[in-house]
Amino acid sequence: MARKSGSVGSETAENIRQAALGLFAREGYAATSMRQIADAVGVQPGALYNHFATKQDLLREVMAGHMQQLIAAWEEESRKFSDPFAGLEGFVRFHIRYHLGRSDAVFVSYMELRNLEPENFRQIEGMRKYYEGCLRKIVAEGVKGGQFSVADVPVAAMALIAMLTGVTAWYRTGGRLSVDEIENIYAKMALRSLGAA
Amino acid sequence: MARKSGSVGSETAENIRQAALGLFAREGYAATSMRQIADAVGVQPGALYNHFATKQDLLREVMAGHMQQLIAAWEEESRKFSDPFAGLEGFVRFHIRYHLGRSDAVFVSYMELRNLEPENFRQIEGMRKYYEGCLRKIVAEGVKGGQFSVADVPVAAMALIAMLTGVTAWYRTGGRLSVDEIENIYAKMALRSLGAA
DNA sequence: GTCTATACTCGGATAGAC
DNA sequence: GTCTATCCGAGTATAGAC
Repeated sequence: MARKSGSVGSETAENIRQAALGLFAREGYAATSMRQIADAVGVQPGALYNHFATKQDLLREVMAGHMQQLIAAWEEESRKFSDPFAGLEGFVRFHIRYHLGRSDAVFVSYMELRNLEPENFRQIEGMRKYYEGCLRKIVAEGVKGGQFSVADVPVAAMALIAMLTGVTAWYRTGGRLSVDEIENIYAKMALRSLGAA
Repeated sequence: MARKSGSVGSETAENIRQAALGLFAREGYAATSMRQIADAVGVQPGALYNHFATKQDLLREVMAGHMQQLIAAWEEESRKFSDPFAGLEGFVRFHIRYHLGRSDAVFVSYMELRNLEPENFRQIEGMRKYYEGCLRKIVAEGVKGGQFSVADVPVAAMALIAMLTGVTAWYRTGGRLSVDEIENIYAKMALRSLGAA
């Protein structure tokens, strides 16, 4: 479940990805050294280059892998919903649940966009926009069908995504609220904000 | 308006702050070098240390200055509003307008929290929480007075702040919508999300 | 207060033995 | 594929002249 179909399966490569993801999330890409990553994996720094040509490639792979999995997971999940009302609630719940389960990848994919070289940025940004478009489509259909009422569909979609993704900034495992309760709160706020509840 | 009251006024110091702010926003703190900052200001790298003891001090000052000004601006603005309904709409409009006018400072203050050394982090995080508390108080009062209905006041406040701050991620000067139109959209969504419209 | 020059450390990446 | 060893550029910060 962890890698895009064409690439080779190497346990060390996957360990490197995991270590890099954790360090990028905690320290930031620019502040993380290849030596730190090697230490975390338990290999010598030079060994990393048997699996990734550059540090930038490592970042790109980590981010692209996350976006691919996110999109694939939503494409799967979205088939459960037919009307915009259920679709929106489904999206909210999916987004929160999925993101809370992978806070490192989410955080890195958001914070490290500016550390991507131009070509890599376009690739990742395209995936991010595609995902955003999934929500925008739901909102647009709801507006067309009269279930929702918003002044501006693209802005509403961006506002909602920002609100939902914000959960990752404060959620802590074992906190006051369960994921399910959090989903409920956000689902209600999201639907209301579109004039649908 | 730019500096805390006790400190000395030096044009070069202010130029350094401005250059650092721009570079931290564009490249990130860790990816920005003192040499770059010096280049941008038009002085030699060593000269920076006549004004700031370390790079970390520069970050702390930039972030603390922004938070201080943000809080002071809201304390001033908030006196205009008496009831929770007007207060919430006022907060939304203020937050968006203020943030869109200082996107660099906002971006840095959000993204570079993890690059603050522990003591500096506590200082800045305290100010951020104080500001968040301003919104939470408005929501709480509205719930108490029956103007709003939310399942969880702290979560609602955090969700709203995330939604509002998200504007900075997509807004571009001269875009399709004016700041005023954007304020209108978000104000309506925010009020609705609390069951108040 | 700024300059030139530099100390010292650490960064990404590579070479070649095993 | 991993190791040891290293190249070389760039990083923060300092010293001392002006």
